[in-house]
Amino acid sequence: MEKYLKVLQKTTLFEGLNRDEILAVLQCSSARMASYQKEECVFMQGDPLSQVGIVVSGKARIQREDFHGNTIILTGLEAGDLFGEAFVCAGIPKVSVSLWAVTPLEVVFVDYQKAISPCSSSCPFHQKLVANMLKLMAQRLLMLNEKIDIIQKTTIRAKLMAFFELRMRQEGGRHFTVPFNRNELAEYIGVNRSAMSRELWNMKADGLIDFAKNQFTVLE
Amino acid sequence: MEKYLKVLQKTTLFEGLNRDEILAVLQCSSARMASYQKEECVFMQGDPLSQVGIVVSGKARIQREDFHGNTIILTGLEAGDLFGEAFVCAGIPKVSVSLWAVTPLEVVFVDYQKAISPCSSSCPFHQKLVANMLKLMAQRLLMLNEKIDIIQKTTIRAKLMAFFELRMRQEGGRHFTVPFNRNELAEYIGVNRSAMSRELWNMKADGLIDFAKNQFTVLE
DNA sequence: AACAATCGGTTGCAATTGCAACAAGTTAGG
DNA sequence: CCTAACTTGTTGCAATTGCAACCGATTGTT
Repeated sequence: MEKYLKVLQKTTLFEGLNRDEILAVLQCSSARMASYQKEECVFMQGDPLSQVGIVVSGKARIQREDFHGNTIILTGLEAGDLFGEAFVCAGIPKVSVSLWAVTPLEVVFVDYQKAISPCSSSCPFHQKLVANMLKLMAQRLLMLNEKIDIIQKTTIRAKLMAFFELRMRQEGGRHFTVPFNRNELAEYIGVNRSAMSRELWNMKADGLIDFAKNQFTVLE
Repeated sequence: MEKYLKVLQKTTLFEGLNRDEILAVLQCSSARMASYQKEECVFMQGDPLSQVGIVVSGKARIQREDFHGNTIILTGLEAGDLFGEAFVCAGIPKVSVSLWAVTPLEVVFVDYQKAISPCSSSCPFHQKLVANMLKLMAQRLLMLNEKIDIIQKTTIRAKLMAFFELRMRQEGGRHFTVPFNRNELAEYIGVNRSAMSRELWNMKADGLIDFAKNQFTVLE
C-alpha cells in the first residue's frame, strides 16, 4: 500500500494531507487494494458499490451499455482519478455505469463513510477529507453545468459562442486559447468535426471571431 | 427566523435534524435573513459569494447574461431550494450566474464553512449536515451526468432513446411514464417541440416505441 | 528519405431539424 | 356555459448538420 503513497498524495481527495495522515485515513477506512487484468471488468452496470475507488496505476474506462448492446464511453480514468464517489455519497446502492480495466489496473478502495466519521481518536484530518470531497464534487458540478450550457444550444454557432464565452469568463478578456484540438473541441461541444470547422470559418468571415491555431479572439 | 423552521426542516440540507438542532446550526453558522422585492437582484454574475442561500419564501431565478445582453434562464428556485453551494464548496469566490427575485423573496444565508466545522461543543449534527450536503451534490452530479448523456446525442431519435433508456433503468422495465409534458420534454432534451413530436410518431411508425399520453413502452 | 499517422480544412449531398403557422382537443376560470 | 389559455399534433420550407471522401501540411519513426 505504501508504494502508492506518491500517487495518493497528488489526488484531490488527499490534498493537504501528509504521508502519515493518509496512512491513518487508509487505516480508518479499511482500505483495500485490488488488481485487475487488462480488459477485466471491475464492476458492471447494476452492481452494488459502497466504496470509493482510487486508481493508483493503469488506465480504465467508465462506460454504459445501452439495451441494444452498444457501449458508450463516458470517461477515461488514470492514476490518481477517483470513481464511485457520486454513487456512494448519494446513497445509491447500484451503479448505473460499468468500469473496465484498459491496461492492468490497480485500485485502492476506501470506505468513505468510515473515512469521514470521526473515529475514537477524532483525527483532525477527517475534516480536511470532507472539505476535499465537497470541493471535488462542487468543481465537477460547476464543470458539468458549464458543459450543459454549451451543448444544449441548438446550432453549432451558438454552441461555439457559448464555449467561447465560457473561456472569456475564465480568462477575463476577449482573447483566449482553446485547450483542445479541433477533434476534441467538436467532441466536447457534441458536433461533427467538419461541420464545426465549416462554421468556425463562417464565423470568421462574418466578423464574429478571429483565430489562428488555438488562439481565439471574440470580436465586438 | 423561527417562523421558517417548517420550510428548513423539509430541505435536503437539514434532513434528519430536529427543530432545536436546526436552530443550533443557524446559530453556529451566523445565519442571516435577507428580503428582496419582486424583480430585485440578489447577486450578479461576477459578485463574490461566500455563503450558501436557502429560499424560505417566494420564487427566484438563476440566470446568465451573455456578452450581448441576452439572458438565459438556468433554473427556477422555490421555497426550500438551496443555491450557491457549488461555488462555496469549490472555493470559487465569484459566481458565474445571477440570481433574481421573481416574486418577493426571503432567503436565509448560512456560512456553510462555519456550519460544518465542529464548534467548541462539537455538536453531533455537524456530521449529518455534511452527509446531507454530500448527498445533495452527489445527486445533482448524477442527474447532470444523465442529462449530458442524453443531450450530447446528435439526433432527436437518439436523444429520445437515451432518455427512454434512462427511464427504463429507473423503472426497471420497458414500460414507464414520462414526468414531463411534451414542451418540457423537448426543452429537457434540448430540441424543438414540433420536431420532437414528429420524431415520436416516426418512432412509433417504425415500431420502436409505443405510447399513449405520457405512458411509454420501448418495444423489442 | 520514405513512411505512416495525425490534424485541419474543403466540399457535395442527403437527411435532419428548427421555425412558423395553423388546427383540434383539453383544461381552467369566471 | 363560454372563453381564454394551454397542450399536442401537423405540415411546408429553408437552413443547418452529419457524413463521407479527399487533400495538403506536419510530425515522428524507422
